[in-house]
Amino acid sequence: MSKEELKAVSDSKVMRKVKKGELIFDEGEKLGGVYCVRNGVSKLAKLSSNGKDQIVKLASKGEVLGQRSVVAEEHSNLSATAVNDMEVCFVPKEAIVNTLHKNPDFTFEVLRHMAHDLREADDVIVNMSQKTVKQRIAEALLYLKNRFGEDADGFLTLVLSREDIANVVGTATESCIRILSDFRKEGLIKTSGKRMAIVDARKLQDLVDGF
Amino acid sequence: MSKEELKAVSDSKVMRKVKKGELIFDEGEKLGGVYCVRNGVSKLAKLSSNGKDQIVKLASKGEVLGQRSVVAEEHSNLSATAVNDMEVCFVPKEAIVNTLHKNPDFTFEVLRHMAHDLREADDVIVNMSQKTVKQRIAEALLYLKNRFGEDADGFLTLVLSREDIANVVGTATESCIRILSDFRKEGLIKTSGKRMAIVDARKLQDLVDGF
DNA sequence: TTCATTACCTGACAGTTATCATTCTTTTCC
DNA sequence: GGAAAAGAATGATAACTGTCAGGTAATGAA
Repeated sequence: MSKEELKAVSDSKVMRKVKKGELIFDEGEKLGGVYCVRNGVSKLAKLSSNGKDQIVKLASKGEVLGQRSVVAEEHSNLSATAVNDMEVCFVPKEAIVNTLHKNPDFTFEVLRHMAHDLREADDVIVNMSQKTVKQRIAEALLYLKNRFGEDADGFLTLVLSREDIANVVGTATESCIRILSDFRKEGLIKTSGKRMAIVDARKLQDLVDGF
Repeated sequence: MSKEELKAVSDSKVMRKVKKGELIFDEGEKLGGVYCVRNGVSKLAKLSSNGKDQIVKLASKGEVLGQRSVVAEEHSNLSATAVNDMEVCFVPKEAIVNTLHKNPDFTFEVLRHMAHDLREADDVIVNMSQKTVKQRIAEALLYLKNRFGEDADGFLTLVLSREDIANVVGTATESCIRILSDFRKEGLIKTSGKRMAIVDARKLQDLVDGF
């Protein structure tokens, strides 16, 4: 993006603090722009007809929420909720669409990014439909470690409730808890309250791969 | 696209006939361009680590195969196979990338299209993880009817094997067959060889919605 | 046509997962 | 700190789904 474009976007953006558990936008809402994550993590979820939430994506610093809806000019198909305290900045869609039409290189970059997201979505579809709950939970734990890291004691930096994890892998909360307990008993993970640490990443990976 | 651009793309394209069951490109292949479907239907699938194929998308006339890989400059994450006899035309990636960089409006349109695909992918993820096999099969049947239509006798125009249907909804072939038999016994569908007709779309939809 | 192959179908069974009920623990907030 | 709320844990049970094993029907090639 050129200097002027950057300035235009920068001028039009608005900061907003979001507390843990608060909603940033809801499913079906017409978004007037996109939200860039400055700090914290947001879960993007979709309510299923059976009344359960399915978490489709976790977005952290540097990621953008709502660009799909803005680009496609559709109402949002997802809700965005803060997993912990967040700072987001709102950029009105006019600023975005303007730049998209004027700056082909920028558009191309956004396109590449979406192509990549689409590929990841394919992977998720295959995982959801072909892997067992146990495998999906093992994979989710490894994902949380790789994506968000762990603290000095080895505990996962991003703390999710058992219910959230269940909603990521698409299972009942009780099943999720049970499997995590099994993992703990088998020495694959350890827990302390809702904090969790991966003890044996190798065995978890073997599980995912079907061994 | 401008006249010159259209001409350039048109000049560089190559027609190719693909017989039923034939592979257009395989998972992991580096694609030198995209394929536009002129005729027939292709299934886009991904091999899971458990050895089963998951069909992620069905592409028909006017749709483009491989654009994600070309745009993202990644190897293909999917294989494309002809479901029936097809005609596709190949467009080298240079022609595409060139136009993408020169024509912002074209890029924007591609972007919108991908944003839409991404939204659909979210829906599929939710369906796969939250709905029962029976619901997913009912939904797939309604989808086949809406998307590809039915002939004079009410039979679905696109004929898929039970195995393909199972691979669309992510279940075992036997489970798929069993549920289709149930549907037949309950008068929701009728079958004639591998051809199928939807008799009671309403009840199928109720099933999908959880009634 | 006939054989061979593929697709379709069914039963029996085991394994997985959801649901409901209940208790215990942790976190939150005044 | 302590009450209330939220989250975690576990057992019992039923429903769902996959797997294996055995058939029959349909299709295609020689």
